[in-house]
Amino acid sequence: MIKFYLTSAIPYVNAAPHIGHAQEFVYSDTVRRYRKLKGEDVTYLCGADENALKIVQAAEKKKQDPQTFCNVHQKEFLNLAEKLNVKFDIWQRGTDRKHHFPASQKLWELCDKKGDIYKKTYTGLYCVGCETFYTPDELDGKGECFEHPGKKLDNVSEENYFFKLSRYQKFLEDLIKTNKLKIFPEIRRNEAFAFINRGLEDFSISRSRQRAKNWGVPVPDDPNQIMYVWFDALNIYQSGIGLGWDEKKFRKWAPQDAMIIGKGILRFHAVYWPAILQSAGLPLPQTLFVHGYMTVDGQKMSKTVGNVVDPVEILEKYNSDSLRYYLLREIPSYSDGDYSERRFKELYNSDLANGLGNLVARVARLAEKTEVLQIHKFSFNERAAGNFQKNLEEYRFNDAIEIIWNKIKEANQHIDTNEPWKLTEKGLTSFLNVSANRIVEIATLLQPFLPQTSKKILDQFQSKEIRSQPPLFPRL
RNA sequence: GCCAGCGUAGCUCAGUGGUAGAGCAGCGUCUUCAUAAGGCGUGGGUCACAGGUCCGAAUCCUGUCGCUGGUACCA
Repeated sequence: MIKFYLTSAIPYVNAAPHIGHAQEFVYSDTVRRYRKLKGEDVTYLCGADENALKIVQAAEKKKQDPQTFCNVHQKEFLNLAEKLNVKFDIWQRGTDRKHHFPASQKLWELCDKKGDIYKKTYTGLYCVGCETFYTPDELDGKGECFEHPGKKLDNVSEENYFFKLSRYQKFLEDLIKTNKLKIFPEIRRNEAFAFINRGLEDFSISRSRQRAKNWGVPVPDDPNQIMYVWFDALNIYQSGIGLGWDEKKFRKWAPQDAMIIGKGILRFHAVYWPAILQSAGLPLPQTLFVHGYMTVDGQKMSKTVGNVVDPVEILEKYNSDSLRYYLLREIPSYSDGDYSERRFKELYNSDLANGLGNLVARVARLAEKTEVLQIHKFSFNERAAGNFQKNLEEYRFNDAIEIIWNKIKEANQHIDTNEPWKLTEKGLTSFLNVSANRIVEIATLLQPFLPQTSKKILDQFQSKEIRSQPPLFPRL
């Protein structure tokens, strides 16, 4: 049995989930379901990024200790996933001392043994108020940070550990040029390649324990240093499947067959991560899908504008499949997309209520009037044509779904051409043996995208007697 | 600043040299099995702007304007 190990970016738990998280969860869940339908042994891992300094700062503001803060906020993501009907096989947290800490220390030691970790003095502009280093372009015209105007930044030097990324220049060039790591869409591949070609510098992978506020994964054999959050956060992809605590499990699932991320973190996944793994002598990820960002009513989401869309609110009003449909169909998976309630309703009515829902209702009603029909049990693989699967494997969800909706259109045409309401019972039965099976085929193909709806239709049409049911998607 | 991409019907987008396309929204019409749903038909675009190459440009070249992304320690 072919194994398939899928990961999506681990959300940073210092803010509530927004519609972009919903998008990534739904994409990942669709891939997970698709692979399962193909008969592969699939594990989908997501988790919580909890070791950043900003977590400590956010917790301080709420007068909570960081661990409590994380415990509370990571749940919001689990809650969203559940409401979206998205299933994580593994949920790996960054604060998990039993598995994640030893796994990250093991990764560190492997890179260290290879000679890729060394100590160097890092000098930067440090804002005492923010407790963060800034680069000059992150500051305002006066060279001050935006949070604390009028306060000069300190020039602070600190000894940190660095990772010898420069050593992997050639390796990374080849990795991407030869498509050993396949990146979708191509524009992201080009970006990663351009970044590498400009020349790679070593990057810092630790902070002083004091500056990290004693929060994060300790560096092995150096009580004064804590791992920089990126080093351990990426490693959640491995700590969750057993690195350092269950070698058998790790060998079964590694490497990542697919990583799903947003465009903002391309560099970490296409450059830093493969280099770290290569250094550690661990297996390398196979494909990387990079989706875009979502705007709301044409505007960037931002807390200050106050237009952040809470997907849970949508899910309280509409069922999960209708939001899944919007995200999968309306948003072009290779570029940015927009969410608007007006468009949501438009798409819901035209495609789900009038399209799929109505088709199912009209055929079900006709079927009530006939003898037993011969309904097939299609296997997904058998019905999924080449283009359909290709679209899915290249993460063009919107194109894949379009193929299904063309079938819905054809099914409607077929009904209107044959005018089954004029047929005798015998004629009707033979008509429905075609028409009802078309619906079963459509529902079969729909499984990765709209699992609940697909199941409802299959249950309805594969039961002994087909009966009319309440509308799948009542018109809005 | 530099690099890359984009700008096509009200909306979302396809089309990369040979008479402008799809879906949705609109309009008309047919039909009644169906969620006032469905089928068929139809209106709608100086293809950002200006210049150039070519028998012929949405498509190639140059320039202008607008938007987006990247430009390393930003989850």
